[in-house]
Amino acid sequence: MTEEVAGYFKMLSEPVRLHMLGSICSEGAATIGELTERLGLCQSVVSRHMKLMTEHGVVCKKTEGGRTLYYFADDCLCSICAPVVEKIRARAAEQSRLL
Amino acid sequence: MTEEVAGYFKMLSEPVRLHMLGSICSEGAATIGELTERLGLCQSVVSRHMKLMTEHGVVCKKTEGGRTLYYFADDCLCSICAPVVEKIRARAAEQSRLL
DNA sequence: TGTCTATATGCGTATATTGCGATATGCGTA
DNA sequence: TACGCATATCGCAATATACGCATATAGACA
Repeated sequence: MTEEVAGYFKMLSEPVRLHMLGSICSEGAATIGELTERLGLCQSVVSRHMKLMTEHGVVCKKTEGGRTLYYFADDCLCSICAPVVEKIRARAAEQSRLL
Repeated sequence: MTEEVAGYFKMLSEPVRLHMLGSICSEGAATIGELTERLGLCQSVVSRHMKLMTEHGVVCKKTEGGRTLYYFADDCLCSICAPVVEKIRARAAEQSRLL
């Protein structure tokens, strides 16, 4: 089980992937092409990242009418990220308080 | 902020580190030497991993009487890991149901 | 069926990380 | 101060992963 948990966290450990998740979470589902534009990355890179995240179930893809849309698909992800953000903020505040 | 969040997840993305966390969480605080024995790793490796986790604030170290003890120091970590474990279990169950 | 567009994959390179052994550093104690 | 133990750091080889380019594949439509 430890391997799987570590794998899930590893999937979340890349800033680019977090940007992709944030994008489809806030701006809505998108195709590979749209994400490529939004993030200014190579298409192959986007495709590979989305594949990895699909395998982990944080996004899902649905093809309809020639467009393959990637959806945000992990509601619990917010409850995972929120405390992390909170913790980082708290530590940053603590750091600046000490200086 | 994305960088920091990704860094936090990267810190959690190594099975060995999760084992270390699990060890001091369930068996209590430990020294580098004790963790080295518990995990069957090289002392230098354990030291480096614990340093990284200390920097991220998930553990803290306290030296007293010649022993440097590492404590579990991130209560919110449980609320982060729990949904991940839950999700992986659910997906595994779903997988086996489909077969 | 053939073509066009969108997505996926193979490959090579650059970079980061892990684990180990050796060594340096820090801290009690004789 | 000198010694011994515990921890931290350095250097190296092996491995993993990201990126971009080129190419293969899949699906819609004429």
